[in-house]
Amino acid sequence: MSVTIKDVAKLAGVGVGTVSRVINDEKSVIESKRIKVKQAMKQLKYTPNRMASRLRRNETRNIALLVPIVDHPFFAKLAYYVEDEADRFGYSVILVSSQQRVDKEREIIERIHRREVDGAVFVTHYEHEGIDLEGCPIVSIDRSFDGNTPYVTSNNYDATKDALKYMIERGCKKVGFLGSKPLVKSEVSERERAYLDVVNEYGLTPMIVNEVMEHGEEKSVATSFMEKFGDADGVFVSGYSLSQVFYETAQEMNKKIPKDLQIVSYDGVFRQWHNLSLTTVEQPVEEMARQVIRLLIKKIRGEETATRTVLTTRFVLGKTTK
Amino acid sequence: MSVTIKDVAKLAGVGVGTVSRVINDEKSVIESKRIKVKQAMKQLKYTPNRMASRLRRNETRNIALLVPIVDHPFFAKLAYYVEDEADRFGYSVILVSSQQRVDKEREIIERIHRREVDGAVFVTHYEHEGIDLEGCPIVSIDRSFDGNTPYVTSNNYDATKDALKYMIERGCKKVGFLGSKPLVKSEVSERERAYLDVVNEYGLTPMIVNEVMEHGEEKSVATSFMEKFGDADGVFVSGYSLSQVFYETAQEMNKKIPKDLQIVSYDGVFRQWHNLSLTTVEQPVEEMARQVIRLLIKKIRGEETATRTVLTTRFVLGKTTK
DNA sequence: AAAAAATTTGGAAACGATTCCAAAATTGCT
DNA sequence: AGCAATTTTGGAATCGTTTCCAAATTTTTT
Repeated sequence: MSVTIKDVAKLAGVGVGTVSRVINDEKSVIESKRIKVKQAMKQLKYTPNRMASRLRRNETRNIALLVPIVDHPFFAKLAYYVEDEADRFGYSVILVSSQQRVDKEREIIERIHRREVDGAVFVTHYEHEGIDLEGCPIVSIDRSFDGNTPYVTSNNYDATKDALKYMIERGCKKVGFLGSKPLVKSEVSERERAYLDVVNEYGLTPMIVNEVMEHGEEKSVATSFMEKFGDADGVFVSGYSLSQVFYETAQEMNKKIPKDLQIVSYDGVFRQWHNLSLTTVEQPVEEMARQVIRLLIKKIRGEETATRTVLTTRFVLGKTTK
Repeated sequence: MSVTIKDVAKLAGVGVGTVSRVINDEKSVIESKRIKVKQAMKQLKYTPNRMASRLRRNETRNIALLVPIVDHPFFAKLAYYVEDEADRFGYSVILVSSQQRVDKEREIIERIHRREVDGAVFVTHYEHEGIDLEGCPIVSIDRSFDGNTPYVTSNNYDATKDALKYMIERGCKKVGFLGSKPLVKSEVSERERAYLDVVNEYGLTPMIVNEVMEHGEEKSVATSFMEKFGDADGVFVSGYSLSQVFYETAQEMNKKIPKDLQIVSYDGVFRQWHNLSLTTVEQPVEEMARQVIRLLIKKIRGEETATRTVLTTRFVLGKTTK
């Protein structure tokens, strides 16, 4: 049917081994034959069949990227850089949006076992009881699955603390914390811990709304915060959607921002995409993506890696603080 | 090394053919043997090697999605639904951001030839001279590459016309058109054509800025429009980034929107990504994604398809029109 | 010039599935 | 029961590479 390495070998008058060596740029082929082979390849319009080579080599050069949903500024940016970095190492990215489907993680593991992909980046926040990650090259963001999986995170604790102190310096007396509790053990929880420590340090009253939140519940969560703590003069909001919605909610309630109410968000702004100028702790998304891919490739190659890699955020002033 | 179909066959006391038939859920296996095989598979923790099956079957069940950049509301949404729909048909999506690299299209074609993917969705806007698409299952959005490639588009012409008429009904006397000219023949050009027809029909003076624009030049383009046509009382803006930037620019020039200046954008709003309430012609991104995948799968299967599929937009009122 | 060492080469075996064909087993029919 | 028709089965051949090994060739050394 299609042109194979054998046809090329025959036309070039060499053995299949030699053709294979030419394809893979091995040096041990004498120039004259190399030329003949290349000519034959061109003449026959030969293209090597990747599936065959992958089967033989037992590597796919594909990795899976599992995100909750790619249609979201943070994950889209992450996906973008993940693809870019993977490409530099010769890997392709298979994109999977887990959506609500908890079993997607398991499915990806399955794909690794089936040799569909060489490894995976997990950015989901679901439960994963009894998944056997043994021998599966997997890396993650913001959390380790089993204390063994390498992951990349940002300096959640310190950045939150600094942000809160900044607000207090700017005159906030009643600072609240609004977030959505991660379903799993994750470094995101460090933000609340930092808040509690600051509250303690400064002798403030804690005002926290931080429950498990479904996608789409932002409005009611934001509203519930305002109902409980309408007298707050500063709020630290964790997360992109939530900070946007909270900002709108506060405005609707006729709060003057930042006069009556200052807002700082964690990862709440992508200036490229909207014209809301929030003061924010910005995650180094690009660097996180690149690091996570480098870790994964090391894992795939069987090399040792650090378990926890912390990257530093950037504090960006917007118009929601004084 | 790893567990193969032979090991399963041996343990179950059957032939490899039978095991294969069990794996692929063929009916012609007697129940007693089916059970034995399944048991053996479980006992050996057997997982079929996808690469082997793909080589033999000569299909990868992978498709490539080529977008200019995934970190963009339109493409991210598209990618999301493309993945979702492909998944329903048992295909995985390999994500490729072409960025500025014009040769990415050629690279994807190459991947099809190498049997890395079964087909591809092209959403790029680059030139592609001399690419041989013969026998390559490819589909696209907003344009046909060679008059033969199936593509999905929205009703650019009619929607633009309707939008402009709406603006005129709402009192606009001086309506302008702001866009970025596509580098290639694309249905996006229908928007300008519609504008010209409306201008003609109502006897207005055309006010157009519609040149080829690099990514990042939005601000200068928007400014140049305002410099030339500062007296416009209505502008139709084509494209996501441009409409946002134009809105900001107009505001900075102290235009009262929509009092002094009404704005309607084509594909200008993604409420999930930002909080700007533009009146907009909204593309049916989800439906476009699903249709494009169905077309592609038909192509892969060798079935006949329509060349041009037109989907209808939705006119969404925001706060930038009276 | 012969022997030893190093390089290059051809081609069989392997990767692990699917598929085809002929043989075996089962079923149906008279 | 005997025969034909049908269903089920085992296993060799196949997909198109890469890799290994021994053989052939070239280069170096003596």
